Amino acid sequence: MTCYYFAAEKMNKPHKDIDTSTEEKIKKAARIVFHRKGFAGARTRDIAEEAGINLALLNYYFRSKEKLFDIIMLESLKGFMQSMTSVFHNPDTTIFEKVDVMANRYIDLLKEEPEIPLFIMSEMRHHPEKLIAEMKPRQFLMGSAFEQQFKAAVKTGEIKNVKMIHFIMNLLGMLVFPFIATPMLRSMTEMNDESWNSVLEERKKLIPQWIKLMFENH
Amino acid sequence: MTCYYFAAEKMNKPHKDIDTSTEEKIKKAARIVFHRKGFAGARTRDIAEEAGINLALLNYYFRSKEKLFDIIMLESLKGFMQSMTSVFHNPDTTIFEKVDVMANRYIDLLKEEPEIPLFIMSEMRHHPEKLIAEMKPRQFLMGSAFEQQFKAAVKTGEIKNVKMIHFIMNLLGMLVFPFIATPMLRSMTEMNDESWNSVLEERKKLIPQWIKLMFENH
DNA sequence: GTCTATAACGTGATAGAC
DNA sequence: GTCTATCACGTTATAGAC
Repeated sequence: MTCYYFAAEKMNKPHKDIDTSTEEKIKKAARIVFHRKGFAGARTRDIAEEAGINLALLNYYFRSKEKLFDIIMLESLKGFMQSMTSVFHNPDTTIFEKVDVMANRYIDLLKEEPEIPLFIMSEMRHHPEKLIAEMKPRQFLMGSAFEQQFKAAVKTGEIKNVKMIHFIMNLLGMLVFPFIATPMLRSMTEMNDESWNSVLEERKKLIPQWIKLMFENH
Repeated sequence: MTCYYFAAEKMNKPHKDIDTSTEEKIKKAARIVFHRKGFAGARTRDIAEEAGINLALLNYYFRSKEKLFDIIMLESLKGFMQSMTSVFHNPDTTIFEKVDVMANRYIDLLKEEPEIPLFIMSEMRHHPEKLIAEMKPRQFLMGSAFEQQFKAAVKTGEIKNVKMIHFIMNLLGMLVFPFIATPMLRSMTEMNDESWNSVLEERKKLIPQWIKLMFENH
């Protein structure tokens, strides 16, 4: 525990080794393998190999496969829910501006890590008790700026009188489904990487337009 | 191989034991366990227990876990794709009638077996080589009545000039996503069984309306 | 901290009695 | 056809040298 360590922490600028430290290498490898194969399908040997280290080191740093998994899952969940929550709780944007931000931010996020939604949905199905508590989904909507705006807009007739959950289902469904059904959808139309990418880019603009058409009163 | 057996077959009315035969009991149990836990997470012991039989019998009837899985997966895939394919290849319905049939048929189907979509998507991610060939997704759209109708309708301006894949993504996304994200969605709004069910029923009518709003030119 | 070797355990599959 | 008992193997986890 040297002076340098503290200095780095205070400056909020961890010493450069942090990106290449063994611990970080293992976490990075674990993310890849767990996302691809799920908890049950992943082997600690795969993770060790992916990280370029020995199997024993994995247990040295994280004690068990499950503990390592919990860490990866928590981070993935945070990445997936966090931006969503912050958008929905922002009182300074309108409903449709929120949709616009969501579409752009999420499609970019999921282009980086396309396996995240299916990973989360799968694992949530397989161990619900563990994850439902973790992600606190109630806080996501209940009492949010979005909820208030939605109720108000229904009252004024600005948007149609439909349950809020339909709005969420449609928005998330259109946003996330392509990343869940990728192999099916891509092979249905034999898209190469380029056209798949351009379809995703188009959806950034189209989804907000579609949501307006579905829910706005005119 | 008795006379009765043939008689039953000819009458297309298999003798009553077929529902309760050991083989069928195992398949039924395997469906439940594989759908819930996936291939990697399911244990043959779980399946045997669920079926109320001994582990050895499972191998006696199906030789291996993988062979049993292949049978279950093929049937699930067939159930999931078959109705979709038949709707999309029917030349006697309009585009929007197809959507209507899809919404009603699929929501009913998935209310019966809600785990199917996530099961298929998960396993397709984990062993793509095996499943892509099986489901022949190209035949689903390419050369279908739907494809021809869609192209024609874009030409006449009846529907907007958008790529067909967006239509499919939105329809399937809105239809299937609620069954993929069930635990998240339900806990977000604390829905009980009754209100969850009524939301699904509402969507049978709403999804066709939304699709029209999104894609029809007016 | 990192490795090799090995223990401890869980799981798929089979042998063999009935 | 169905069972109990057991094998064979793969995987997680640990001991112990360096």
